This record gives sequence, C-alpha cells and structure tokens, in this order.
Amino acid sequence: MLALALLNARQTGPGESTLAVQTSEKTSARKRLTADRARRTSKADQVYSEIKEAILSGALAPGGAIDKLALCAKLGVSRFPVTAAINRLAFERLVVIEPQHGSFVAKIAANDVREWMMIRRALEAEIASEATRGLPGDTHREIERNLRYQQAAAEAGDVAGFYTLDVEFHKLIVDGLALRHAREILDGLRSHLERVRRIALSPPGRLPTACAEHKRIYDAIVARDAAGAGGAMRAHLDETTATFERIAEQNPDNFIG
Amino acid sequence: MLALALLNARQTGPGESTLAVQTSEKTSARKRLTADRARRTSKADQVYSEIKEAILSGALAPGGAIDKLALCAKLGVSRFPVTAAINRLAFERLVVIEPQHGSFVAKIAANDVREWMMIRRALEAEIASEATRGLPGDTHREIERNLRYQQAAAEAGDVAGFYTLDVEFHKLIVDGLALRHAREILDGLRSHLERVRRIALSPPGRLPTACAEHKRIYDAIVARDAAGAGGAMRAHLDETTATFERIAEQNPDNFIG
DNA sequence: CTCTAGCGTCTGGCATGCTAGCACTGGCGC
DNA sequence: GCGCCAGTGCTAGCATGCCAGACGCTAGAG
Repeated sequence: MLALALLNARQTGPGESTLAVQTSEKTSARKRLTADRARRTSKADQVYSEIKEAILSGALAPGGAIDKLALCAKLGVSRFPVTAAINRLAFERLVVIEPQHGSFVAKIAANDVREWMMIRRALEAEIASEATRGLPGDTHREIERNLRYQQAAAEAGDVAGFYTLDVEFHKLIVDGLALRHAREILDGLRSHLERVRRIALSPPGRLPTACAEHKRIYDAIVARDAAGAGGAMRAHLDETTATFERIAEQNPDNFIG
Repeated sequence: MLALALLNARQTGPGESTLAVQTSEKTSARKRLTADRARRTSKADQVYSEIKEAILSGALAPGGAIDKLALCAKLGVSRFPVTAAINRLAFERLVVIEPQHGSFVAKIAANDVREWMMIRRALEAEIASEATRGLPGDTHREIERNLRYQQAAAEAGDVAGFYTLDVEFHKLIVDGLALRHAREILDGLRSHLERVRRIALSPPGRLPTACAEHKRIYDAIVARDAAGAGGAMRAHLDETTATFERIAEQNPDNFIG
C-alpha cells in the first residue's frame, strides 16, 4: 500500500525507472530492540563454513572442481544452501564460478600474495599507530599473556601453537580498537594467506624472531610511540612477506603467475 | 536434524573429517583456454546492480525495509535472483537481513565512516608511496588529463563533475599499479562513503583545495618521493574525513551512534 | 588417419511451491 | 478499561523441477 504510494510518487520522471520499493522505516525501528536476537545459523551458513574450512585446510585443492551434488548428498541438504554458500565464497574470491560449466577452488597467484601482504602491511601498521592512543586494560592483559605464551611456544618449537598465538596477537590489537570493518578485511586477507601457509609452515628458526618482533610492536604501543609502532609492524610484516616469498619459490607448483 | 547430518558427514574417518568431494583438476585445466569467455551477466548480477545503485543513490533510504516481492514484480524476475542479490549486498554490509523478519538497508553510523576513512587513508597512502616506483606511461597521461579537467571543474564550481574526476583520479593510481584486490576493497569502501556524500555535497570552496592536494600527490609520485606521496595522500584524506565529519554534524538524523 | 559436426551429459541459473518463525492485532478474560 | 493470548499475515529459508549453455565423445566424411 505504502510501497505503491512511494512507487507512484517516484514515477515523476518519464524514463526514470527507480527501485524505490520500500516500506516505512518506523515499523522496523520500533522493535529494533527485539532484533538483537541471536544470529541463527542457517543451513547455508553451516555449509559455507564447512566448505571454507575445507578450502583453507587444503582438503579442496586450488584449481580443483567442486561437485555440488556430492556436497548436497554428503551434508544432507538440498542444492539451495550449497549454491548460496558457493556464491558467497565466489564473492570473497575463494571460489571461481564458470557459468554452465562448474565451480572451482580459486588458484593462488604469487602476485596476489604480494598484494595481500601489502594491504595487510598498510592496514596493520596504521592500526598499530592508532593503538598507541590507548587500548582497554583487558586488551593489555590479554596481549601480555599472549606474548608470554608465544615465548613458551617459540622455545618449545611448537610451530602450530605459535601460529595460533600469532594470529591471536594481531586480532587482539584490532579488536581492542573495536575496528569492525578493518577486522573483516584482515580476516578475509588471512583466509587467503592461510592457504599459502598450509603449503609450508614457517621454518622453526623464524619463531623466536617473530616473537621478538611482536614484543617490539607491543612495547612501542605501550610507550605511545606511534611512528615506532607502525614501523615495527611494517618490519614484522615485511619479514612475513619474505617468508611467503620463500614458500612460493620452493613450491612453484602451487602457484600461478 | 541438520546437526546430525553434518555430524554424520564428518564421520568419514577416525580423526580425518574432510569434505574432499572433488573431481580431477585435469578436466578443467585441459580446456582452461576456452574459459576466458566473457563474463555473462546473469539476472542475479543485474538485480544486484539495480538494488545497489538504488541504495547508493538514496532511493532506498538507510534503515528502510526492502520489499522483495515488489522488486520481483518490478524487475520481472522470480524471487531467486533477488534473494541472491540481497545476500550479496548483505555480505558487503549494505543490507542487513533479519531472519524470518525482513531485509533492510543498512544504517550509517558515524563511527563506521571514521573507520572507513581510516582504512582508506592507510591503503591509499601505501599505494601512493608504491606508485613512486613507477606507473605506466598511459597512466601518467591519463592522470595529467584528469588533473587538467579537475582544475577546470573547480574553477567552474561544478561540484558533481569534480566528484567524478576525484573518484577517477584515485582509481587511476590503483589501476596503474594493477592492484586488483586493493581496488576491490577501496571500491567497497567508496560504496559506503558514497551514501554519506549523497546526503550533502562538499562545499564548493573545497574544490580548489582538493584539486591542489591532488596535484601535490601526483607531483610527489612523479618526483619519486615515496614519503612525500604517502604524506600528501594522508593529508588529503584527512581533509576529506573532516568534510565527512562536518556532514555528519550538520545532518545528525541520517546517522546513528 | 584426421578433422568436424552432432549429440549426450553435466553444470549452473532460474522459477516456484512449501515450511517455519516472527510481529502485529483483535478478541477474550480479568 | 487493561492486559494477555491466539490468530493472521508477513518474512526469509529451503526443496525441487526445469531450462539453457558448455564440454566431451563418437561417428562419419574427406
């Protein structure tokens, strides 16, 4: 009813074809409080997570075809959730859809890795600088705990454990500043980089170095040295980039470009 | 029920729970050459573009509900493409889906604007620095042409025309470096910021200033002054951020938070 | 023996009917 | 007159059937 009114109102222009199909805002705003309901996980969400995990873990190899029907059978759902999930994955470039042909796990190009790392470097350096303006007390405590664990993992040569702590360290800073969008972008980048990392874990010798780099970043943040924090983050991620380059060099088959 | 299905699907091996439903890579790789076919635009793509344009132009107001069925009727398609399109828009946070309730155009929070601009600043400053390592000759020519037009638009007080050139200027640099992913991220940010800009165009007095800032950035790139280019870009985007802040201040109704 | 044309099969894209769950509202009880 | 509750009308989510396009194989012609 109201939608119609809006439609008619907007049809003032002759060739003007607008999409203003929209109802009143009041109805939704009124009960917005109720809308904080827990985000129900739909089947599509679950399928999405499953496939993404499979891609990141390497169970679905880069360049490989994805058999939708087999997935449906395996997960016991219809094609709809699977299609929706794959569309989402295509949107974040983890999957490539070739119309009327098939869906494939995206390949990894060495150039893409460099670009992802450049973006990460720019963003995380900025964030590190920003963090010198103050982080919540909880975040400080968590980072300090994280750094102690890193030290322990590095000394024990626990590469996998260290990696988890490494990821957590970077996320703690972003979350401490409550940067939702930056967090999402960085998570997306990490999804892609994660696939590279799976090909070859960092050499164990890198652990103590990385740990020291993390400490240097955090110390600069505590000292409220914006330039120093940004610089330390840049240096750290440049080292990480070098590691990736080495992985690509030693595993040329897994990369294109 | 679904949980059970997923659980069963996961019980493929003892510890090994994989989704490796994947056919040989060879079949797809063999005729990959043929796969360069032009990216056909599906109905879902078209619907996506239509709705996005409507949101960015403000025809669909922030917070407003989206009537899917009316959209179907209006565009002459079934619900499927519309659903797919809205899912994609929800993924880029232009639309919020409340399960079993409705789909709504995302509201704009002042905090989000600040964060988007922070991300833009970090990325574009990095890119400006990177550009000092060399841009293609074509890009140089196009940027110089663009800057001349900017000058003309600024002198004529053509705010809309200047904005188009402004966007083009920033894109030219990114494209000159062939940074696909950074380009996509920045486009996504610009989608959101575009909605803010629609609320109030920049004051005409800002045009000559912005034009001068653009020139300063380009001059530093030509002079291969990495720090200068990055700094000039930061200064330019800080000014832009201040403009946004002023818009938000003068139009509090359009923002939340 | 090679090249090509045609057909079969597989894929994603789309339409449509159905289900479950939320919000609003009118009627009933208190 | 006020508040609770069930009915109703909406929504998104899901299942399924059908269609069109693209690849691959094979048979037939040169």
